[in-house]
Amino acid sequence: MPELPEIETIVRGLAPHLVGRAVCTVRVREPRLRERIAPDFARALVGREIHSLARAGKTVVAGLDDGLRWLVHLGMTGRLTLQGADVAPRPHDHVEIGLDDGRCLVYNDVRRFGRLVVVAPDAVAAEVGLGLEPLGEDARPDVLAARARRRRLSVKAFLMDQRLLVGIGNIYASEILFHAGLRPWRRAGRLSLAEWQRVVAATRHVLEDAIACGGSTISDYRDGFEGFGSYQLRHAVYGRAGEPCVRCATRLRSRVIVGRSSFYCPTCQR
DNA sequence: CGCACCCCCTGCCGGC
DNA sequence: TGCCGGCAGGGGGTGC
Repeated sequence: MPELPEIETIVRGLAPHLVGRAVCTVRVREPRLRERIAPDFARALVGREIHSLARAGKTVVAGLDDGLRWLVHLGMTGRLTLQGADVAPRPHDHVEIGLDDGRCLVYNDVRRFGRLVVVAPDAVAAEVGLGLEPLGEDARPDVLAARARRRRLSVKAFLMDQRLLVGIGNIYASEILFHAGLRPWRRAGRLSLAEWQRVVAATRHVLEDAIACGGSTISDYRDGFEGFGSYQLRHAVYGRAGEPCVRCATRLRSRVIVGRSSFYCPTCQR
């Protein structure tokens, strides 16, 4: 689910409400996530003030007043939402963080593929993925071309590899490659610089548009206040196999690439 | 190195 | 109606 635009939406929404707040209580109802929540997780958060809230790749990063970082990765179905005081727990509400204004930050996750951990600041990069931020200054066509040199992986696998770029997942990889006019299985190492320029332009365009729309709600995703995203209404190809291409009316197709469904227009993408 | 194939977990949908 | 297989935005490990 939550890729860069969804995490960015959550962080932008929650930051004004969380920064400056102190954590009063932590209740872990279900520690068995993809990685079990550490026994000292609650102790690491209680009494801490949240100094900052930011996104790194697909991870929410909260800076604490003792210098440590609280990382939240939402996996496929995670939700991080701010609730009023004393709301009844709902199914899959696994962690509740009580704040000093009486409100409660709730981590809900049907499939429990998420991850909650407190780490030292110098460990954040390795936890998040060492790739470039796709909206950052460093994500330039020549830099990506250099990273792809002599590599045989597909351009879609390249976009989704968090060691190369952080934040792009299965939905946005398909959308980006449609806007770049490239078939998803093209070998990354064989793209021209002009094609990398299209990839970078499409990446910025798609991610910024998606952020402006509050992300994509396919089924589970909600923002920090349980709101829906609307970028799914702008998806050109994702989930649209069999439908006509918005640009040329050719029937869109899907194909599995490195284990994930990919959607593309056989006419617009070459 | 790149990928196929496992795992983690729950829910939903379509076919029979 | 009910069961079963397949699939779903995440990532990690193994082995060819």
